[in-house]
Amino acid sequence: MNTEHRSGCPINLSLEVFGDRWSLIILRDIIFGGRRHFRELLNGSIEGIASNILADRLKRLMELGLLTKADDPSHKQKAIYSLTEMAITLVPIMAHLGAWGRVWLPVSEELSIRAELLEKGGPPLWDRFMDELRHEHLGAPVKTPPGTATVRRQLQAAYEAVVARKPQATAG
Amino acid sequence: MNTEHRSGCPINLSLEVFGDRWSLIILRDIIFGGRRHFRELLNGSIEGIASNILADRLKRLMELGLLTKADDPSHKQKAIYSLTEMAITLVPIMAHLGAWGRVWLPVSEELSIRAELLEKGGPPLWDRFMDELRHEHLGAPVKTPPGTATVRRQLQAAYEAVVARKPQATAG
DNA sequence: CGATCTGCTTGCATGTTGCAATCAGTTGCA
DNA sequence: TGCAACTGATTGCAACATGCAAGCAGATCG
Repeated sequence: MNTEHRSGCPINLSLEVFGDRWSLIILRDIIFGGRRHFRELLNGSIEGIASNILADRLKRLMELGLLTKADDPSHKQKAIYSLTEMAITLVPIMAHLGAWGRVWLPVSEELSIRAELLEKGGPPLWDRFMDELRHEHLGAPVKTPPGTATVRRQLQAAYEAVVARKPQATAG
Repeated sequence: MNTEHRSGCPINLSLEVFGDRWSLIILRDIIFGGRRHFRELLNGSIEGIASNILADRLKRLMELGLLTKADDPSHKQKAIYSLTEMAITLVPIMAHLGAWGRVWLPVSEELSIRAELLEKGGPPLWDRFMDELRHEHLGAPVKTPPGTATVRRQLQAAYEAVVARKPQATAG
């Protein structure tokens, strides 16, 4: 690990953590895609990350304290990656990044529906989502009332609804 | 300009814009430092950007629509860089990045006071600041009542106060 | 026992970065 | 007029990062 810093500016230090083309993408897939294994991250990546880059970034993110790694009891060679609180608190930043991208960049409809819902839900939704992640990744007790649809499932359902609607829109 | 995108995901597209180690640093210096010229950005950079990288990033940010360039009437070879609305709307993201960095990373006190104030001020302060930037960079009319201290000046004053206090703290 | 899956590494070609030096044109001053 | 300082860049070069394809050893399944 390189422990030298260019400056003590918070924006700079944040950029030193995820100011590259892959780190946030990996965290995004873990946070919103629910991926926990190396292969899931590798094969599920729509951006097509290379395996050596993925391995390098996972290692880096662990060293930086954003991820932890544990054995998967179902398979002795499988590893489960978990978010730390440090990574979970990136949810608002992800939401803002998504909102900004939706306004200014050529986003695709199906991939931006999640960002749209996250933006509309605002901080209350982000908090709910972060609590879910804490439960999932840190084993924290669930705070949401039982039976409530999880935020990730809501986002996923909305995504699938857009995908399902797409061919109809083309046909009609 | 590379117009190929890895995916239409808003987070990914945002990362393609400023997912590198310098673009946001440059925008930060323009937004919070009020720097408008090449030399100001080059010599004022605490992170020590190289001139070729600066030239490259300024060009890139212009092509991406985050900056515009105009002649400085006082000097035929001087250029003035201005933020576009696209760049001004990054203020909330900067604020969140700063807030996150302040919590999790080894920030220095004097360089994080701005982030602290920005966080405490919340969206209302960000909006005021963005209006100031619109006035400064886009020639928009000022919305704040006359006589109000500008947000940038407030942040700058707070920074200088911390710097001035520092030697005392060491001595006493 | 062999096919497949696991996380991860290696080799290699290419692209990006950072540093120092340098560029030509502009300006201010003597 | 002469000349140093300053303007926004550009160049050469070494180091580093990236992406792709192939390969690794151990675990699991049938």
